[in-house]
Amino acid sequence: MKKKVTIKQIARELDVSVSTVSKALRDSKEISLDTRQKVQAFAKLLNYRPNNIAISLKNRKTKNIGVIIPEIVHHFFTTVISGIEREANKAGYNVIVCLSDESFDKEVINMETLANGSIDGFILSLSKETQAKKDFHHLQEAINQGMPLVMFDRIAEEIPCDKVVIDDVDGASKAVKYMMKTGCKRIALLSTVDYVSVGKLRTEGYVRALEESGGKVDESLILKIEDIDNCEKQIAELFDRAGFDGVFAVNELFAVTAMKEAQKRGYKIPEDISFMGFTDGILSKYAFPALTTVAQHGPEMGEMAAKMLIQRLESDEVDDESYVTEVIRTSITERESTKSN
Amino acid sequence: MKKKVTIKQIARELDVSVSTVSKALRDSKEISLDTRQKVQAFAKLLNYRPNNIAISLKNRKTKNIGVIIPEIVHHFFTTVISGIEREANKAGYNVIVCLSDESFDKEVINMETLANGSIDGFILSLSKETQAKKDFHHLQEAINQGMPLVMFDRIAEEIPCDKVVIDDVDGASKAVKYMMKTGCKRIALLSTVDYVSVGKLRTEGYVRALEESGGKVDESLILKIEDIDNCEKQIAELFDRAGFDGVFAVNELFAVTAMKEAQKRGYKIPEDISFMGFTDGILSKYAFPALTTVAQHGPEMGEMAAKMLIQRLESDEVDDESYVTEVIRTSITERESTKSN
DNA sequence: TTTTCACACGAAAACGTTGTAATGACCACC
DNA sequence: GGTGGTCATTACAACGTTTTCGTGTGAAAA
Repeated sequence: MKKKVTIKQIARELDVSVSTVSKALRDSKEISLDTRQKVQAFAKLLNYRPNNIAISLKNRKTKNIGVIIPEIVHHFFTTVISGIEREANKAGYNVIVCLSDESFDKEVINMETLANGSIDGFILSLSKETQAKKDFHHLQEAINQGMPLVMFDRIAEEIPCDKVVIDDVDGASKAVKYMMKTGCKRIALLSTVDYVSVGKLRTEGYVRALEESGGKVDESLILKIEDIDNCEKQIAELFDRAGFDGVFAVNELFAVTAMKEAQKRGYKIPEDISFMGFTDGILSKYAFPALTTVAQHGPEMGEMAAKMLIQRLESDEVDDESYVTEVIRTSITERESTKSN
Repeated sequence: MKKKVTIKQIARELDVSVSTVSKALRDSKEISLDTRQKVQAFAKLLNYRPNNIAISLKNRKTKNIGVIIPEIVHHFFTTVISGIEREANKAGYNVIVCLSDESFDKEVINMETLANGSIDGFILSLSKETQAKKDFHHLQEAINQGMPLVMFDRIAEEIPCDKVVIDDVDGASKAVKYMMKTGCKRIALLSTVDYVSVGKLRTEGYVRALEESGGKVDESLILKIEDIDNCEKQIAELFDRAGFDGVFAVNELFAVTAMKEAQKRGYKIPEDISFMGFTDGILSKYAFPALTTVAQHGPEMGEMAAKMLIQRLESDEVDDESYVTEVIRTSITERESTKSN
């Protein structure tokens, strides 16, 4: 087990100074061509690789980006991460992923450990608990310390930083209108409790679509699901109590679960009931029938977030406070759970 | 934007030396109780946080673990990551995730960038390309440099390092036997091409189960799918050409796709045909009907891998070469796509 | 009074780099 | 024979810590 080779070793063996080696390796013309070649050859021979940590310490940059998400076992977030990764790697950055597990405390702890030198900037999506608590001091603190921050998807309006979101209201509204166009008259909504920002916004979109097309909102068709793991029961109850010919769900899980319930009850999809979900994930794609959804374009979102962060990191430190919020467009992925129009 | 506060600043303001501050902060009894309290109070006031990079450089430990996986948009890997995360955080480590995108080159590059000081050890699962190429020099090199390495799931037998796998052969064999017990007589196999190690092993399990129960393998019932994105067509062809009353797939995607095909053709599940998959992911859980699968216990795998790595990292550097391979047990998750027995 | 010792603290080196300023050698010019 | 100017190289400080090894002070022991 040969130990890592350092500049110092090369210097000693070649009988020159550390500075000479350092400069030779970076091809500084301060060093004679002769020495440069000699050093480089020797470095290559020893398989020298500069120590990232030392470099980080030296120029106070780590070339690491910290990403904090609530849950990795969640297809949408992984698509965002893969977008971040791609963009970050392109610019020579590594991605450090931390999970908040939807917990406020873990979110704070993760931020604190990362902020102390490990990374140059943050990309994050809020945990449910943080959204419910509305306590954002940790974000503000990071910003105060001059640590750039980009929020995505689950954001906090009140924090001054770059953001990238999708237009949830518009996406949901488009979806509901789409369903109406295919002939749906009574569309049920499967949403989450209101403190989940995206749930709230998508509900808003549902309401808006109905109102804009002259319909009115029937509260009995709206189901707000608290416990995502036990949504079956609540959904079954909705089937018991209300009649509808369309279901719009704010995520794919609810949509698929509802489809299963419908099939168990003998409904034909989409003839009897149409279904649409939000988030174009694997579930939607492989459900039976395949689910028509609002695609969120996670990878693009990740790329965008990474791009914004990196730009700020590399923009000569002039911290102009002109924060922007980018909106990623949604699109409808038509599949088999809705009627063709 | 207040800049990060350092020990040096505290020292200057309190008019003591850096050493004193450092010691006081770590509660060294070399320093008088009085000074200790004064320093600590002041540090707290300024919200001092030690700089991780400097500490890393000093003691040549980063407290970071590098994880390289082929694809993050793959449920199994994310469950493993969440297991790694949990275990790593418990021990005060951060997780740096890199994606190889199933590419050999990206795998090598990722390893190289991480190895130069960013992390203390690796956890990785091979990319398909690496498996096909059988070129493992980058792994060997990491090991030679004294960088501990734990491989999981897609491993290379010939590399001397700790490994954690599931018993694919046994899992597949158990699954097939389970199906036979529920009455299946002719079980088709949906597998991948052979260079994907797990596909090969699971195929082996399928064959073994058949042989052990006195049956013989009908090659026409075995489908090896190359292109995962276009599996529908190949699967449809299998339906055209062969008759069977059970389908065992080496992953959940193939299983679900096959179920859809069966339903389109009017077969009842599980009455006419039973289905089983491998990997207990969301697809299986929310498919209709819900898919009976072999659960791989990704989180446990991740925890195990992290535990092994951390143990090696913290075991006083005595590099005893006694590498172990841990086998995570599989279990069958019974759901609706198979008959009850 | 001198020696010894505990005590509280500080100076400096080290981790591996990079960049600035300094050094020395050599040559040319007046 | 100075003065100036290249040129190649090196010393050193710095990044923020930790840690080893002093060092000076005062009090107890001789």
